[in-house]
Amino acid sequence: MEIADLPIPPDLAASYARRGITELYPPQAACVEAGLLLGKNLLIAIPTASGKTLVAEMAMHHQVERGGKCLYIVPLRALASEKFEEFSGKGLRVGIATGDLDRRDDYLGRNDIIVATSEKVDSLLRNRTPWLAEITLLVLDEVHLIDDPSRGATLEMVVAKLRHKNPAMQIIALSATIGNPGDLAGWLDAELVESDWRPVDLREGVFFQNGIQFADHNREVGRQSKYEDLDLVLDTVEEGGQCLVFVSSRKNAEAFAKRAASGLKLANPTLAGYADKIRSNAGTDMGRILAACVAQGAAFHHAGLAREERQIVEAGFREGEIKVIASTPTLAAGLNLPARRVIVRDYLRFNAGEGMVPIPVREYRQMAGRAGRPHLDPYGEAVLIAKSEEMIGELFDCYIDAPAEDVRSQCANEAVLCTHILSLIATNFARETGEVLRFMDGTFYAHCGESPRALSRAVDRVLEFLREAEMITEVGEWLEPTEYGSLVSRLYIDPRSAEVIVTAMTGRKEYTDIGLLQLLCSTPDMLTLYVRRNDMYLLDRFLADHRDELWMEIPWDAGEGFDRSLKTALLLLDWANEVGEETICERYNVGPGDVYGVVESVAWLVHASRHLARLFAPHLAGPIEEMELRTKHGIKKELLPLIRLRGIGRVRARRLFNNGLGSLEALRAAGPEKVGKVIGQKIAAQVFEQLEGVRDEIEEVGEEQATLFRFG
DNA sequence: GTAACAACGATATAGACAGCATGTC
DNA sequence: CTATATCGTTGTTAC
Repeated sequence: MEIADLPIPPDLAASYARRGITELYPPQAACVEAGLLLGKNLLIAIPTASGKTLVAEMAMHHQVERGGKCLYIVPLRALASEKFEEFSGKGLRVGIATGDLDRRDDYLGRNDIIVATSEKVDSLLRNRTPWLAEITLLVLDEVHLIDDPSRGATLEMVVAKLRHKNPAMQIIALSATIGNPGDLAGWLDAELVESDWRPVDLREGVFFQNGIQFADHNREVGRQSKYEDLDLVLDTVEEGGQCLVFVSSRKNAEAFAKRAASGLKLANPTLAGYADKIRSNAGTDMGRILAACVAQGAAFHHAGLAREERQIVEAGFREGEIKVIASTPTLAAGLNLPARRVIVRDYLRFNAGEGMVPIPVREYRQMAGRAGRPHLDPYGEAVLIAKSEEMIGELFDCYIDAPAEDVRSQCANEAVLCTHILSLIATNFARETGEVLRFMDGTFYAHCGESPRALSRAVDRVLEFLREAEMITEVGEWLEPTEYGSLVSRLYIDPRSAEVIVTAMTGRKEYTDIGLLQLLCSTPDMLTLYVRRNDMYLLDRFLADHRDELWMEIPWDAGEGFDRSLKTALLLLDWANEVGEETICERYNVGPGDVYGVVESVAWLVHASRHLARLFAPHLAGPIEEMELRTKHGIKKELLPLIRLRGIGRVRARRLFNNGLGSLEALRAAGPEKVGKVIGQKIAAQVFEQLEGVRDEIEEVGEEQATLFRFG
């Protein structure tokens, strides 16, 4: 099928032509035949890299040409910015809405295409964003994630809410290969387009001893080291390709990268450049190891990396300079980063409570699908490693030839249902129990006919919890949100978290930093760190001296959960006391990426608890607000006045303070020149410009107060 | 007596969304 | 309870 013959805007066709795309891939053509450009709903279950994005893009341009508006939902922030870049500059107004970066919400509605994470859309719905009612095309990327135990229900509820609002809206769902695409398609009233066609040939095989067995042929792999996995990498690199190696833990990723580095022993100025950049930014051990590996053409990739380190590794691999990345599943689901050979080395992964469990087939597919770069590699290879002869057949059966798992709704899970039911009531999607249940009829859960009684029992229990917590009230048969309930819904925190926080705040405890932090770290919304045996000493020592500073009673059977919350809280306390990043990473055995992760996570919860404090414990609002700024910036109390200035972060604020310039008055008294000596003339000038403004503000406030006083 | 190394046992284990209002060195 | 790689300790050998 020729692109020129399609009813899409000429500008778009021209931009494809410039990129050398003149004809559709077979699965793309199948989408058009199934009614893509006729407004039909589609579920497109085709492999990664076979052109799903292009399909969605054509439909979006087609809709906008007819005056429509499109919402493109993705599961990850990184994916949101990737898609945003991709859709921008093709004639349409594109907006992006994620937690980090968003255009003003009302302004967002002026775009033709809005890219957002599912949680952000949920939050926009809760805040009654008007333009959501104007959506005529909804694109769901990676829709199979509806199966995710913790986040899947959000996507499901968002889809149900949007369909409820805009019944005529077209839906295009993009999915990996799944076991029951028919069920999903049925739910969405969509035509199913299924295919396993790929632009690059994919060969899947199992390595054993000295060769890879594929379905129809074998391939020798020269043995040159005592490590099988390393030989597999060297084999591809010698041939001019790159490798992605998926392993089960961060340690494994780092260890493999080290091994690969000493096996490759590459060296060139570009690699040295990457290495220098990493080394100059990172003070941590991990960063130094990464730099050393990158210098020799290998790298590792996991969530402990700082953002910049990730970017360098990804860019270096895309440029073809870095030959191998050893990665945890970070790279499997996220970015588009293909390589000629993908090695799935660890197909068992540690799972809390279960020990080592085999990864799902779908995840294997996702990793294997990264093999083969379109237009660059002659073919792609996905390789599993067998430890014994018997394993060869087993791996073929369990992964290569195995059908993908079914996706199942996660809606009946009480823990996640809690937050969604509250939001239904808070936003008037449902005003009585019957309406809640009727709304749930529109979910994937109900469509699959999974036990309706289990769902209604779960709903009852959730409603009871919400009533008891006084987040909703029941007047006759009517359900209404209380001020508390609607606040919790808008703050976008789990009602169970809110209960934990409010209960502790109203317990008349004296404010302590660690009390607040540990409390927040024990809520289900908080991302907490693993506790190793080594950490226990640190925790015990803290408890010995500061036990009474905690707000929470230490449960007599304090288990892993408590330890994790305390460890995370201690890290955050260090952070807010300006302990250096390197010290923190060493002390808690984490990477810089983890530090930013927990800081971001807690900053959000501190913000939420400040709002809760205003409602339930006003005397705590002040100290919590201070803590909000301190966690956000990583500063001690004494820098609070300075941090409010634009252009002043934790480093400059500390410099000023140490030079005796700890307050706005001190800055004013010192004058621009003296301040300039500490933080540079240019920034100093900026600061003084603001100081004028601040003075005006203070005077204004003063007048207002004076006025009030007069009337009082 | 000491260095190098094998054998063994203890140890530890992936990822990541949201609020809000603007800007680090 | 499940698996695997790493790392520290102890035990062994070679000079």
